[in-house]
Amino acid sequence: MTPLSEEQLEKKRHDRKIQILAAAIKVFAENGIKLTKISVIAKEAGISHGLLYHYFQSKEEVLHASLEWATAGTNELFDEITRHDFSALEKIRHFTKIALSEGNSDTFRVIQHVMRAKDLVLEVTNDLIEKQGSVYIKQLLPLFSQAQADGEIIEDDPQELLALFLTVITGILMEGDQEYWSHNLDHKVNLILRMFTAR
Amino acid sequence: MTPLSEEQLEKKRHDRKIQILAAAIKVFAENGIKLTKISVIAKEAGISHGLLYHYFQSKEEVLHASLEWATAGTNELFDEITRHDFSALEKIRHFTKIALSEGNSDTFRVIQHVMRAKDLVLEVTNDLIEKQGSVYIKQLLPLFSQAQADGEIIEDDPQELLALFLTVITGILMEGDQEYWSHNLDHKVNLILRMFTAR
Amino acid sequence: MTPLSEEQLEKKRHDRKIQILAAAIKVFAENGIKLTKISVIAKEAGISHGLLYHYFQSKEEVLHASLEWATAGTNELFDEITRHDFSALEKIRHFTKIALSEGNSDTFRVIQHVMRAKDLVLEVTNDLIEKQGSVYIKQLLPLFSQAQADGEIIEDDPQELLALFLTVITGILMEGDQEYWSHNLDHKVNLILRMFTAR
Amino acid sequence: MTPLSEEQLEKKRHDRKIQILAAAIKVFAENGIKLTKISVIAKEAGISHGLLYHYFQSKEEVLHASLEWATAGTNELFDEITRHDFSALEKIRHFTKIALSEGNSDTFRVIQHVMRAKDLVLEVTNDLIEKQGSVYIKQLLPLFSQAQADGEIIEDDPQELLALFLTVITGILMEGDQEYWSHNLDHKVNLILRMFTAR
DNA sequence: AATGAATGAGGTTTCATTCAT
DNA sequence: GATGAATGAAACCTCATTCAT
Repeated sequence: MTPLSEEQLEKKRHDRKIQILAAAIKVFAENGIKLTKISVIAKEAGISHGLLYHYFQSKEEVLHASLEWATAGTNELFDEITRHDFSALEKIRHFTKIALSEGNSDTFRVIQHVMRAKDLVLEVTNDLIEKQGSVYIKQLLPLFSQAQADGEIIEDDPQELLALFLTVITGILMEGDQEYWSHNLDHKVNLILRMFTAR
Repeated sequence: MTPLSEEQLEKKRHDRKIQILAAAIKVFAENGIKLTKISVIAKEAGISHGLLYHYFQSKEEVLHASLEWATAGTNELFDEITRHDFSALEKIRHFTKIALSEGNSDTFRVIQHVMRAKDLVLEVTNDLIEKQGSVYIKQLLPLFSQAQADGEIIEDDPQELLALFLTVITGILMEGDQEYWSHNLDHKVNLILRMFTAR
Repeated sequence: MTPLSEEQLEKKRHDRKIQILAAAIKVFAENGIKLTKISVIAKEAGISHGLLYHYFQSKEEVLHASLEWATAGTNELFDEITRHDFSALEKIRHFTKIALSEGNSDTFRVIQHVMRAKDLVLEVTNDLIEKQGSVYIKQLLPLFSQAQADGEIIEDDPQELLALFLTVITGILMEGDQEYWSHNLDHKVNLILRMFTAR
Repeated sequence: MTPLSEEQLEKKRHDRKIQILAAAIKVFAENGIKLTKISVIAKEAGISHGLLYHYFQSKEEVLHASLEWATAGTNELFDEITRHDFSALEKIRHFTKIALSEGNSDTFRVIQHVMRAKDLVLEVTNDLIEKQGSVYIKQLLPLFSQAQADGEIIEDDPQELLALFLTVITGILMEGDQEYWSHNLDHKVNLILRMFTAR
């Protein structure tokens, strides 16, 4: 039989890689970086650990690639948000809902894990995380300032407000009970935003 | 030298244990349960790892005992709070400040670590954590209800409000930048409480 | 395209095998048996490792076949030498030069590698090596004896002399700096032969 | 019971280290660097592999330390040789005998293995080897020059003669049949030296 | 009580070999 | 024939735990 065409092979490789990266983000989010066993990622992806090493050189590379892949997805989020014709506060609310809704939490959690174990992680991965963190700030800070100008959130150092906001979001995501949070989400988001919203 | 009396010996043994447990809580909080090495706890306590096994049977026992010891400390916190002649909201505010102020975070963090890795931990330790969690709820829920009755926090399912509150507190403590939080603490606590306070 | 005839197919198959065996000898010589990866042999031969297994059953078979092929080549060397109308010492000198000149060393080196790791190698391969060793002895020993009879090399147990000679040759070949040895080869050969030559 | 005194402990540690280093040199010499399993060194030393890692950080460190230890021994050899009131040729002969006699070969062989796999080895280890190589040259080259001046070895570039000499010695040592060589050693050494000796 | 030597189970990574295409 | 995806045994190294001193 003839071997697969170059194109078919490339697609298969690509699919497999995505499959591994998705499994990796999930498992890394659950167990942290160091405690995640390559064998568990492989099992989650439904392959042998040997095959995983066919696609990636090391655990560190799996981590880096999975974060690259996952953050790319996150960034689309902002594109979507800014496309809408919402007020600044509405955009913050929208971001909060999406961040807290099921399925989007793994990436945040892995980032959090990396930040707590910077020395166990490649330099490039730390850079990636830092860059990603600044994406959040760069995108959200103007929204906070604008919402203040609109009189929708309280007068205070917007950087401080944003820092508190991100800490709270991150804390909730780290907590892990996503099912609980996806329940009655609108209401919970409103409560969180009450931290900043003008009365 | 005269040998120590039975009583003195017992006291010395007890002090040693406390010394180890304090070291353990600190190191467990920093690194998580599984990633904490017995040797690091021993070093933090200023003893050899061999001696640690003289006082405790296993890492799991160290974890359990350190949590028992630390949560006992936490419980005194409530005694202190309820002694004051504060309003319910003031008591919540007081609790929040103490929880977030430097030095008190380790216990929360270890509890959080345990909850995220329940299967790596003894049944009794999980029970202890659960009981401790219910202590918070048992102590704080009446305060939330009372504050509602006082019209100081919003009308809403108090259980939900408490859950959100605890998640946010926990999230902040897990974030780890305690120095940042001890700065301008009153203001930050006010912002957090705005989630619930009536306007 | 017309399909290849049976005979052409056979030839093509044979050529492929030779191509693999030549690559194998080269790579085995360079890295030793165990450290040589099948994938590297395949790459050297310009094929995929999968195809290599189409022609040979296992790494051990590749080793065996490559040695069979290479030693057959070596044996032609003796035919050539004995055809010349040289004195015994001249024949020994000729053999030495050819053995040390670039390109002929790989076989010696692989043999040497096998002899140092007899237990990692098939019985039949060990037999092959042993037989090949005895070829050298069978061919060279008469030359040494004759050269003694001619008074060209010293009186001594010719077996001992031969053993020393082969050890020295092998040692030089294992050393690996073939470029150095191909330089001013005649002179170096003379020095080596001085071990035995009568004054 | 009281723990061992500092001094006793230090001695025990030192003895164990030597025991491991001796085992390591032997096993490295036999199997090469990469193929030597840490578990085999440990077994040869009569300990568990875990304990080996109690004394050394890594396989690379074992290799380095064992070479340091073994070459220190080799260097004493030259001290001993130069103390004698021998002629230059006699000193060369003495060196040759000692190098070829049983027990001294392992170090040479490990060095040889390292030189053939420079990229698998720490920079410092390569430096150590290089330095050791230059020790041989620095010590032996004057002896060759002197022996020429004495008319005991032939006129030729002494560097070339030394290179040939070292290659031959190394080759013999790599060959591995030390038992054979220790037999009738004087005679064999004489044959080897005939490569250079004036007639 | 006190130390640190000693053990071995378990996690990461490599590579010979098989198999689907 | 031809490719490279897929598997799993085996090797290095870490660390909880035990034990001799």
